[in-house]
Amino acid sequence: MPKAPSSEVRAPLRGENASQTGPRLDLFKFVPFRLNRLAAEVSAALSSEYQERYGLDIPEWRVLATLGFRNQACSAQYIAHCTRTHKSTISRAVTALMTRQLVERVENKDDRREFTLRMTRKGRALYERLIPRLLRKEREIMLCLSAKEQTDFARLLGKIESSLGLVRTNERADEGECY
Amino acid sequence: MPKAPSSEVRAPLRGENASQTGPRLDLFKFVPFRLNRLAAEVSAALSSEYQERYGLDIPEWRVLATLGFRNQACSAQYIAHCTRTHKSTISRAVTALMTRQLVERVENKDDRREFTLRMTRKGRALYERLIPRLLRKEREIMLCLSAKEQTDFARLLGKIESSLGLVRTNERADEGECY
DNA sequence: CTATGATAGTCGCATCTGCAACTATCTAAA
DNA sequence: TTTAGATAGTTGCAGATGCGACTATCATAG
Repeated sequence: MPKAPSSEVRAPLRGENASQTGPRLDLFKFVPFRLNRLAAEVSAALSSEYQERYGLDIPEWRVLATLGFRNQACSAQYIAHCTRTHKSTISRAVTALMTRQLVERVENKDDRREFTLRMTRKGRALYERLIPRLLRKEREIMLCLSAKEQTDFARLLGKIESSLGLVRTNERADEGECY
Repeated sequence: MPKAPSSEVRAPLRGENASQTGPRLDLFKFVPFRLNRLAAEVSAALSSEYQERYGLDIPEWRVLATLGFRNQACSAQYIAHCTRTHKSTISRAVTALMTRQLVERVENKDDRREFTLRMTRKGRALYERLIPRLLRKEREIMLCLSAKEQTDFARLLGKIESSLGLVRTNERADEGECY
């Protein structure tokens, strides 16, 4: 039976409030809290790149990242699914990106409900400049781990993601399915 | 469900878009994105406990968790520091908790700017009921990892937290410093 | 063909939360 | 003592975002 890495009892119990009987929860050892805090901190560290420098917020960056990596046009709905972002958030991000002429869209003749999104040349240029900076930032953050620890960490993250149903189930990443 | 791209409709990708030369960034392998997504998913999984069942939001839960674990009265500022939550957010959470009579505060005679916060008996009762549920949820989520993997994961998280300055630097947890 | 239901995308609304200004209070230095 | 600066906490405001309603379109069953 795997032991949960939490709720160690080492808190001060001095004072009059000794009525505590049940299990304790140390926020600093509670994985959900730690993940929230860490994600927020890492995002803040990256925002200097995509936000301050290029005026992108997180949803906008996710749209560009999806279009850029797949190197292929796709719909807003697809981006929403892949990035687990609400479709209204993606819709607003796309609107903003179109206003800045970083992304363009064309009607899909086969299904006139949806639009096919593509980066413009200008968007592609911004993307190409941004990516190295973000990858460098990520490397800097992960530098506190050894190479083996980094792969271990990625593997453990993957296992948790899988068990929560967060990842695509197959490896046909060049096809449409993302999960 | 993204459809197979109909190549006749939109511009060819390999031909024109082959201008891609720089490094690619796979969002699904990008740690900052993965942390964000995972944290959001884990929070959503827990919210059924503290939100739906007890009507607490995350900041309120953090206030209770801090008061409950330390089992000792402390100021709002202290909670804000410890949980890395903005003081205005904590202020509103405390107001809500006082309205529900889950928390009370008394003036600090030594420093009349700050208030000393304490859980009420009612707040303590809610806390004691909530904690086991949250710990169980955490265990469920981490159950996809073996015991060793769980401790490894916690250790790696800790290393990243340390390098980002997210953890308290000493172990005088019974004193005021939390990081 | 028509009707029913599903899906893509947009938008209004409500909520949340960070920022910054503000009050009150404490500290320290002139 | 007086004054300037720092700190605890509150609140107005604005930006971000999830939810749900809405339109338009597609798919399928009858």
